[in-house]
Amino acid sequence: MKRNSRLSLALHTLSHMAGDPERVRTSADIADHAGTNPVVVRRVLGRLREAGLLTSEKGHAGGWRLAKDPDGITLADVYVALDESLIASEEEAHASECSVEHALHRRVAGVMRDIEQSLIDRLRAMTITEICSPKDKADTA
Amino acid sequence: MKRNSRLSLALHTLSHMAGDPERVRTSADIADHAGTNPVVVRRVLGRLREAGLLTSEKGHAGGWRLAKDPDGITLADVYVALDESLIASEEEAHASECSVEHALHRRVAGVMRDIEQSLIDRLRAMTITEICSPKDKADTA
DNA sequence: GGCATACGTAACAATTGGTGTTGCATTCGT
DNA sequence: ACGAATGCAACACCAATTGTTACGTATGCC
Repeated sequence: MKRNSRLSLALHTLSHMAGDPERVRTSADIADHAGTNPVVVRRVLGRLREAGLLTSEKGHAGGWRLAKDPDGITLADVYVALDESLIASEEEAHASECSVEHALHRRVAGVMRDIEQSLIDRLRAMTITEICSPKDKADTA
Repeated sequence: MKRNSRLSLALHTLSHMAGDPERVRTSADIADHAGTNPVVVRRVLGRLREAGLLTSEKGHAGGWRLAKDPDGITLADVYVALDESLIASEEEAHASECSVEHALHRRVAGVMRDIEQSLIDRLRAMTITEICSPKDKADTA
């Protein structure tokens, strides 16, 4: 697969879980549904657990479950939980000759931060539940 | 450097050019300002030329110049010219067992496409000129 | 015409990030 | 005690990006 499969996997799993919030699912089950590996699932879902979106239990009847009402989980929560980033924070020294260059560099970085913040704001307007039952979007779009 | 330096380099160069649109700049000059390599500059700027944002001329007094008024170049133009993509179009077969899984997969893919479209719409609202002289944004943000 | 300049492009090494996989420790329930 | 599940580390593999060198080609100046 390519990059961004983490976000895809997370969204897929969460919206799948939203369909039956009581059910506990194992990494193996989820991996089977998503066509990947249990370890990969635990890696991705572990970040969502750190962010308080999921809970996991070890042991015999263990597995994964939603930690919150799926209506209360926005795509922004998932995005930031996975540490996704457009701008990749390339804040090296650069140390150009003139300060004009340096100011322009900071300007570009600031613009990219603004753009990413707009993206997060946009993601915050959509919940996991809306993935399962879209409001007005065409589902084949 | 890391990923996404293409977009950063393109924005940096374009906004720098917008400050003096008549001047012709060589790849070596641009690379020197951006702290990278002339070949890398030509690679990135070549895509912008294919998109009609820049012109390049070979030979003795050759170099790069803006092909359009910087007011007419939006960040969306740059983004699509560079083939940047959030979703990475992971449209493999997947061939899951049940059709419910398949429908959910398409749903997630549709959502990610919507998100990316929203991002492009947001990028379309900002021009190269606005990088140099931001309207109401804090320049140190 | 000859020559320096600058783009265009191919080829390659090095680095990075992501994914898949194996293995093992740990924890929980029966 | 045993099986089942997560947690985590280590590793190989693959793809994308970047940096670099080299060469071809076009352009303008002498």
